Amino acid sequence: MASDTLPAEPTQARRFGKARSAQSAALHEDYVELISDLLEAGGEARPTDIARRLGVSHATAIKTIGRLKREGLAISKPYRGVFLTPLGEALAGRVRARHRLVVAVLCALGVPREAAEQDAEGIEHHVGDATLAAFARFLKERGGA
Amino acid sequence: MASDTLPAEPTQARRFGKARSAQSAALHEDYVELISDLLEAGGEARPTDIARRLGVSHATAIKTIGRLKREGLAISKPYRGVFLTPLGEALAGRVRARHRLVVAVLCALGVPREAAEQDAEGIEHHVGDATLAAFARFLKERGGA
DNA sequence: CACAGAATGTAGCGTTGGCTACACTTTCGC
DNA sequence: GCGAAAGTGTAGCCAACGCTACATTCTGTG
Repeated sequence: MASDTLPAEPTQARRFGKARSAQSAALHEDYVELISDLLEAGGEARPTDIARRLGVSHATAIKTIGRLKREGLAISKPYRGVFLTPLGEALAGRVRARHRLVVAVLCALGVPREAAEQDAEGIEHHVGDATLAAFARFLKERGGA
Repeated sequence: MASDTLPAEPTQARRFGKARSAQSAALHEDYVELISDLLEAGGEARPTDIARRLGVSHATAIKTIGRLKREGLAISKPYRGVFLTPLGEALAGRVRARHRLVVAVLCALGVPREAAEQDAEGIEHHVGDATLAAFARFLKERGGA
């Protein structure tokens, strides 16, 4: 049998399905985190800044911001910058903490700084609660020892 | 300054850009790996099996297989199953090795088996060469010690 | 204050990756 | 060897996320 390499169908399908939905949430997480950073750093988050930082056109950024608003994560009035709802702030906090943890773990494993930052950008969106907890434990033990 | 939390614009844009393209390649990697597994396990990879395992409709699978063919990763004749080109085989090998390494590292960090398998499904696509090398080193040292 | 230039917003297009519905082969049982 | 079931393929739809091009609003300077 190939059970060792091939998980049962339903299990595998569930895994892929979860990975897919995580991916769809990833972009919104990035936006929310960046908006939060910009607000903290300069008091305002303007679409053009967001677009520049993400490396997309301002039109793309505006369209995505519209989706964030639709999901209750952000608010904005025309020509007045973007702000986060409490929901958005909460998400931003979680995302930022997770990002830092992932980078820290990668560095602890011996990944060079820049590579860690780069890969964390993609990895963080797929780190579930159990994995996150294990990461935290690992760092604590290792740091404490 | 907020340099500690906010990387310079071009750097950040480059990171996000890379993460975005990695994401677009991810699906193809999953398909190629699965096709390789199915071929090995049963000698054939049929669209319906692929669709079931990925948790998508057969129509979606067929459309994506078409893209794989366009990219020179797979070949297929109508009603005759899907096969990999040498290019596809090579990719499948790399992807499989990377997947196993990621799962092993997660487990070594104390992540429960099922969570490790689940998260690895998403994480693996964002693990670059430098990170991969660090993972291998980490496992070797840890295993050897 | 007017107007040029920057920022913002809108419209329209393309690709990807989902889906359902329908048509066509293949295969298998009788 | 025929017909039903299963598998395969096609068509058409939708939403997300990119883009460029154009319209609008804001802002700051002369």
